[in-house]
Amino acid sequence: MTSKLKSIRQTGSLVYNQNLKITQFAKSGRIEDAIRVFEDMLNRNTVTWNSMISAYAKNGRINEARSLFDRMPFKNLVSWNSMIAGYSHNDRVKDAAELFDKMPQRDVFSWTLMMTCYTRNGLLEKARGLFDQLPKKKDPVCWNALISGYAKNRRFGEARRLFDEMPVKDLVSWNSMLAGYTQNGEMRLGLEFFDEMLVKDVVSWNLMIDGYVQVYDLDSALKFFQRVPSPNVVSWVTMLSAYARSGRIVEAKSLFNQMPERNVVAWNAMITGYVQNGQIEEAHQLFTEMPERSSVSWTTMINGFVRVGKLDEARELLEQMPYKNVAAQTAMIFGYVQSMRMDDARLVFENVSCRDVVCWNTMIAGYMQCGRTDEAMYLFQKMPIKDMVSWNTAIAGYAQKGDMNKALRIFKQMGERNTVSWNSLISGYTQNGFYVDALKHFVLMLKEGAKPDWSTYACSIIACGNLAALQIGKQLHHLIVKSGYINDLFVGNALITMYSKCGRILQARQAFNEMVVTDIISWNSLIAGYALNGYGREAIQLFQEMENHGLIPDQVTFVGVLSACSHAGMIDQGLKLFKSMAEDYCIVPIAEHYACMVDLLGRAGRLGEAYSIVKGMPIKANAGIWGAMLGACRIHRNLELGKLAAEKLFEFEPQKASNYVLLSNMHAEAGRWDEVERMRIMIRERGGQKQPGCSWIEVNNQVHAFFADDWTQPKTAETCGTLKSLMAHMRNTGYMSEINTSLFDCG
DNA sequence: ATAGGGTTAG
Repeated sequence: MTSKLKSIRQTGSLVYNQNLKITQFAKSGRIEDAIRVFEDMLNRNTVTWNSMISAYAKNGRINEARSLFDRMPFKNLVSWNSMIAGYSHNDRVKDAAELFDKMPQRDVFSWTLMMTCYTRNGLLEKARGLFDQLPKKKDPVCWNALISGYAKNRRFGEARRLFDEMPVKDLVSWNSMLAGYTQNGEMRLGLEFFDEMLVKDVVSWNLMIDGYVQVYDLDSALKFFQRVPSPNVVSWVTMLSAYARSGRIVEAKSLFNQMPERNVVAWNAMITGYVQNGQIEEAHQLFTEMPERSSVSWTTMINGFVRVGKLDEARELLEQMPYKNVAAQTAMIFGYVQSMRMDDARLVFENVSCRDVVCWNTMIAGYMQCGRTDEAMYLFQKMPIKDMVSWNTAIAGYAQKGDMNKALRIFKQMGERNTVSWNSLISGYTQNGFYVDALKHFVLMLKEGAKPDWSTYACSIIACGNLAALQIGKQLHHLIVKSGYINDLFVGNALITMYSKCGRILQARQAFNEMVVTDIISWNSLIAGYALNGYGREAIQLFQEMENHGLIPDQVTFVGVLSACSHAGMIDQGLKLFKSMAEDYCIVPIAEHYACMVDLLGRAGRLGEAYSIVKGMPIKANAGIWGAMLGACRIHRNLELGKLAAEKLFEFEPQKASNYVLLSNMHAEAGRWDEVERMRIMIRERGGQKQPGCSWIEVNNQVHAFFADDWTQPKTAETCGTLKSLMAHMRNTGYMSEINTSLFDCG
């Protein structure tokens, strides 16, 4: 009898100790250790199950927590509260609220938990609603939860009113108010409140230190740190990591050495400091020395190796890591992704037992970056939970594949959109040549109240350039100035190209001159602009100016200057530059350069020389080169060479009717009507489509696109009417001045 | 013992 009692007592104390272990492991992030203890237990009580639920939830594994909750043999009030707390920690407001509504009975814990869940997610009115429903409000924790909620969300007035109303304030009430000020960077208010406090503890002091750190006032932070009556580990770590983060690694290390006691967080903070300072050796040294490592230590170290590109070292650590978590595995995947090592990334990814949304997104972005869009989209379809990043990546993915219909479908499917979503769609349209759609969605974006950023503006400006839509481009330019993105490099470069393509080289030059920073793309864009508009001499002059600025011309620069020479008929200059490009600048000519040369010589009637360049090139000729050849042959009526160029061109672009038409015209000019007939048959056989001429017009703030020979397009009577009166006007004046295509209400 | 309010590390 005694022994039986003893054994029961022993079993009880074993369970007790094991329960404690679960909680402690969970607290230091060692969830796998906690799981092992739980699974090895022969006897479990309700506390065991509750502890394990909490353990899972605190480590982000909320679904496993829920599964345990559903499976446990007997639930008590704490089980329900633990599960709600779990949802709260993982910001799953809906699930928390559902449980809160369903639970058989509630205590003050349940109410407070639910309130905190709401305030953490900014739902202060809901939290307030619960607080007002509470039967008795004596519990200070409940008051503090709401005060803290208001304060953290910068609603200082409501927080203060509640604080003043509170019958019996405790130190946490004061610190909750204080935290509101310090965590929001309101250090003047914070200091005022701090001075009001009659009783302070180390948390109050730590809040002040951290507050100054957040506003980058390290001197004041240090002053407060030195005045703390009895600093604890948190005080030390706050100061230490502040120094470490701002690159003052010597001071950080000095604090680390002076600390009376170091916990794992202190070690981790110091390692992080070294990692962020690029001192990977020192970080690794500390990692080796530290007495106990948490999952954060491992993750930080792996991240550190990844950051300096030491992927093998990172991988070795990951293999050594006793219980691998998603964060560490994702860091590793990210490293491989950055180095385009997708197969290695995949291998790690396959081994992640509990993939989170970031992990999936990293893989998807990696496949996209490598152009493996199908694999990226397969993963997107397969992933269980998608966030905004996933959706935006998918839009970009389909856009990259050129499937704008699917991109648009994904865009419409998503519940919430941000600027990146719009940008992915608009840049997709631009990159795939659907410029009108790009602009249409830019307008939609404004209508829906989304805020364009530099990328939106750059893409839309590029679309305007390709449409030669000068008026819309100008209005966008105004918007850009107003928005402040005018100083952005990409936007500036886009403006140069837009004005160039619209034939406004002076405005392109002005946009260039007004840029705060320029890069080689700015110079290349302007040179290409001069070339496009026939200003050969100016393009060459700019080329020299660019060199004087210390910039080294690249392949694109030479495409610009060579085409400038050909457009301006500067043959000798062009030949000289082409020679110099290879000899002085060590640039291997690409197809575009050869096309320029063929064009240059061909226009000048030096068809033989042009053809020998084509024959002599080490690379295979493309459509651009044969197109230049054919164009030159047409001008100089060289039917022999023209036929050869055209035949080659038909192989590249069998559908393009204009090539057939060109050759057909040449035959016609030579009186070869049999050949003309043959061309006509070829066009019909190959299903060649004439690229329809397209333009657009603005009527009543709407852009209408219309196509040559297609009078089904303009739907409204107004459009037809407007077009008819325009044509009448054109006939009367002999030419058409710019149509004002005002799209936007600029105010 | 396991669940609620104020401070530190990836």
